[in-house]
Amino acid sequence: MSSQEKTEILNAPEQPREREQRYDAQKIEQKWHQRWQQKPELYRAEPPNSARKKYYVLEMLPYPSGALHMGHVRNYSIGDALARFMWMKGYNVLHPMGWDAFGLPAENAALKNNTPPREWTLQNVANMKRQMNRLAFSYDWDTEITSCLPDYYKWNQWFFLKFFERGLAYRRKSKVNWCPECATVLANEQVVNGCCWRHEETPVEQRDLEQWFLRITKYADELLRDIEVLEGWPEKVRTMQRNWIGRSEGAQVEFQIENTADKVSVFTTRIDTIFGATSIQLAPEHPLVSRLIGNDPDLLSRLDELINDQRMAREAGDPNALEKRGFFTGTNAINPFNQEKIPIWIANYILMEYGTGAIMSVPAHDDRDYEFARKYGLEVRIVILPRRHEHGTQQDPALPYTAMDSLLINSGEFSGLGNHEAIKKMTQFAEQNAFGKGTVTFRLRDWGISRQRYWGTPIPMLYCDKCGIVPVPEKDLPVLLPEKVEITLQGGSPLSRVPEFVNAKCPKCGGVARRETDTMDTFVDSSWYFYRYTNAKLRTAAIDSKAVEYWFPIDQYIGGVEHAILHLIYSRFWTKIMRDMGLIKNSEPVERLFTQGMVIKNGAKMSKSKGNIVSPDEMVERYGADSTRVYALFAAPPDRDLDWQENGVEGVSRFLAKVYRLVTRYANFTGERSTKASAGSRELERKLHQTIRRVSSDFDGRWHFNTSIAAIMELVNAITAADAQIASGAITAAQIRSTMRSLVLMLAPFAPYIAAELWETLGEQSPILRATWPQFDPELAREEEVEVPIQINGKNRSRIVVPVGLPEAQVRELALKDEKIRSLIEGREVAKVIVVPDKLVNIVVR
RNA sequence: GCGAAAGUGGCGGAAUUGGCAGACGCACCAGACUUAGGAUCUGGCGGGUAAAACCGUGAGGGUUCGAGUCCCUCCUUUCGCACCA
Repeated sequence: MSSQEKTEILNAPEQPREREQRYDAQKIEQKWHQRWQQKPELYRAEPPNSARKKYYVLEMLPYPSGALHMGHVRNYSIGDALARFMWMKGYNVLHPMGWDAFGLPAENAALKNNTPPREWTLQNVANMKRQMNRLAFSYDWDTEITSCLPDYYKWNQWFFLKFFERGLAYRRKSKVNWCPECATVLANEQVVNGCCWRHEETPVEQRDLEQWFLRITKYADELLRDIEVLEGWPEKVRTMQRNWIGRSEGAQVEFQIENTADKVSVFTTRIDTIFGATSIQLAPEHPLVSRLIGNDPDLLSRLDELINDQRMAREAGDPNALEKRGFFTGTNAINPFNQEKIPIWIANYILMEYGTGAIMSVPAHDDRDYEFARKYGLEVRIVILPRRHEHGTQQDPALPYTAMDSLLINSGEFSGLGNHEAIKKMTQFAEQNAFGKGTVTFRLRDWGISRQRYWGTPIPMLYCDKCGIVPVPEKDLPVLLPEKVEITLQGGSPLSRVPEFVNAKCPKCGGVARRETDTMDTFVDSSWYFYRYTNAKLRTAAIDSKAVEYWFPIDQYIGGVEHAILHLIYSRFWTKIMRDMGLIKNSEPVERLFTQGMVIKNGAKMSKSKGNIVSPDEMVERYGADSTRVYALFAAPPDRDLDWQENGVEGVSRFLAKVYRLVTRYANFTGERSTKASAGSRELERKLHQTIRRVSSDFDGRWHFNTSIAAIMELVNAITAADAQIASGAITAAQIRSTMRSLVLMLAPFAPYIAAELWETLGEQSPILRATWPQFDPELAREEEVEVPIQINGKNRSRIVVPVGLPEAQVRELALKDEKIRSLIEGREVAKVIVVPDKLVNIVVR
C-alpha cells in the first residue's frame, strides 16, 4: 500500500462506502483455489507424536460414478465444517478421502462405451476429485486410497488368506440370491424387498452355487452386545443393527417320528406352550420331506406349489400377500413331553433358513399357527392363561393369546408355573431327558462375498485336482486383475474366460491348477479402508498398528443412513477380527456416527427419471462454492431431509456479498476515533459474544448448522444496524476490526474461500485454518436489561423493562404497579402472581 | 401388522430446560437511491380488526398459573422391519 493511500484512509474514515468492493465469488475462489493447490500440507495431519490432541473426522467414501451429486456435497460440507472447526480449536485433524472404486457400474459403462473399467473409473475419480477441490474440502490427498488399485486390493486378498487360515472364510454350496440384472450373487443385506438393492424393480432369483463366505455369525453375539457401547450412534441405526442380527433365545426339541428311527428337531422360543402343540410344520425344503412323502405324485405337486409360493412371496417382498397353506404328510410325530401323537404337516410359512426349518405349531398361542389351524381345522388347545384367572372365574382369553405374563394349565407337572419359570424348567427337563436343549438362534447369516464379476478383488484361491482348494501363497500377492478382459453380463465371471488368468500352477504340488474366478463383494473394500488412511502408503502391511492406535477410534463418522446395516455392520465385524489377529487394539471402529438426511427437490428424491437433478458443478459455476456449501448447511438441520431451492442459494449468495462489502468497507479503519464506550458499542460486543456462544455450542452439540449460520446472519444485521454509530465514531475502530475478525473466523468452517480472502483483507498473513477460534466471554454476552411480559390469566397484557437478575419480589412489585395492569385488575381479586425471573410475570385473577 | 421419526406462516425452517410462537432465510408488498434494477438500503409481512378484542403449532381430550414442548386417544407422512417360530 502506498503512503498516499494510507493517508487517504486515515483522513477519510467517514466515507467508508467508497472503499467497499463488490463480491466476485469466481475471482476470489479461483485465486485461493490456485494457492491451496500449491499448499497441500495445509490439510496434512501432524504425526502421532503431535502435541495437539487428535481428531479423526471421516466421511463415507464415494463410489466414483462420474460426478458428485448434492448428497455428497451435503455430506462433505458437514464433515469439512467440522474438520475446519477442529483445526481452529487446535486439534490435530485427520480428514482423509478415498474411492470405493470397484463395482458393477464400471462394467456396464465398459459395455456401453467400450471403455475399460479401469480407465472409466480413474477418469471418474479425477473428475470427482476436481469437484471436491473446487468445493474446497480440506482433504489430505496424501492419504488417498483407491480400492481398485493393486496396492489396496492386495490387502483385501491378504485379509482373505488370514481369514481362511482362521476358519473365518469358507466355501460351500448354498442357495444364493441372484440378480439377473447384475448377473451376480447378492448378500442377504443387498436384497431389499425381494429385489436387488441396485435394481429395485428386479426380483432376485434363488440359485445353487459354490460360494465363499465370511463367518460373521461367529461374531453375532459380540456384534450385538457391543451395540450397547455405541452411545455416539443414532438410536435408529443401533435398532436396525439389533434387528438385523436378530438374536432369539429358545430351545430345540426333538420329536420322534412315528414308526421310524428319525427325529425332527424344532426350534421354539416358547417351550412353555409345548403341551399346546397340535402339529409339526416343516419347511417345504426340509430334508425330511422327501422321506415323508416319498414319490406320491399328488403330494409332490402340492409340495411344488408350496415352494413356488415361497419364491413368489420372496419376490413380492410382502409376506402378507401370501395365504398360508400346507398339507398333512400322513405321518405323525410324538411330543416328548406327553407322548402325544401329532400330525406332521408341510407349510409354506415355514422358512428353511431360520432355526431348524421346522416348528411345533401351537395355534392357541401363536398368531401364524392360529391362522393356519383355523383354516385347516386343526385342534386349538389352550395351555396358558392370563394371571388374573388364577382365582375366580375361568374365561378363555381372546385367541391367539401370546402374552408372557401368564400361567400354565393342562401342562402336566408344569401346570401352575409362570411362563418364565416354565421355560427354564421345561428346557432343563428336555436336557435331562436328552431330547432337547436351550439354544440361541440368529437371523444373521454368514456373509457371502463371491461375485461372478470382473471388476473386483480376485479371491486368492486355487483349485488343484490333486490338492483340492489351495490358497495363493502370501508372497505371490497381489493376484492381479488382468487388464484385457471381454465383459459380458452372461455366463458367470468374465475372468473365467481369460485362460492366462485361470491357468496356474499349484503352489503345493506344482501341478496344474485353476484359479478362482469370482471376485469379492465391494463391501470388503470399505470394511477396513479407514484403517489404511492412517498410513496409506505402507507397502509392507495392510495397516500400521501404531498409527491406528493413535488415530482410532474415528471420532466422527458421517454418511447416509442407507449404510446402517451393510457397511456399518461389516466394518464392525472386520474390526473385531483385526483385533483378534492382534493388529489393532480397539474393538469398535467408530466412536460417533452421524447420518445426514437426503437432498430432495420438489419433495422427491433427486433422480434422472424425475429430471430433478441439481448439479453441483452448475451451482458452483453460478453462485460459487461458498454459497453452495453454506446453503447445503443452512437450508435444514443436517439430520433432516433438505429440499433444494435455488433461490435459497441465491439468498445465501446475497448474504456473503453483504459480508464481503461490510468487511472490505471497514477493514482499513485505523486509529482511535473514539475512546468512550457507547451503548451501541456495548450492544455490538454483546451480540458478538452471543453469536460466538451459539456457533461454538452448535459444533459441540446438536450440529444445527442452520441455526449457527442464522446467528452469523444476525450478527451481520447487527453490524449493519450499527452503521450510523460506526460512521459517527461512537464505536471504536478497534472494536470494528475485532468484530470483523471474529465474524470472518466464524464463517471459515462454512465458507472457506471468502473467509480466507477477507482474512487477508484484514491484514492477516497466516492461514485462517490455523487461526484460533474466537473466545467466548460469558460476561460480555450477558444482557443487562430484559423486557418481561406481564400476563393476566396467561394472556400478554403489558411489558416492563427490568435489570437482569432482579429479585422476584421486586419484579412482582413493578408488575403490579404497571399502569396498564393496574387498570386491568382493578376491582378483581388477585389469586396468585407467578414470577419467573427474567422471563415473565403471570397474574391470576378471578 | 410391528417399531421409529416427523407434522409450526405462501415456502425452507427457529423456539437447548413447560415461560413473549414464527429467529434466520426465501417469496411477496411498499418506499428510498436510480437512466435502469433481477444491485443496494429502509420498512412491512400468521389469520382477523379501522384499531383493538379475539383465533392460531395435524385433530380431539387432559395435566398446569402457563403447553409447539408433558400425558392419553386418533389422523397423516416418511423411514426401518416384516411369516424369524
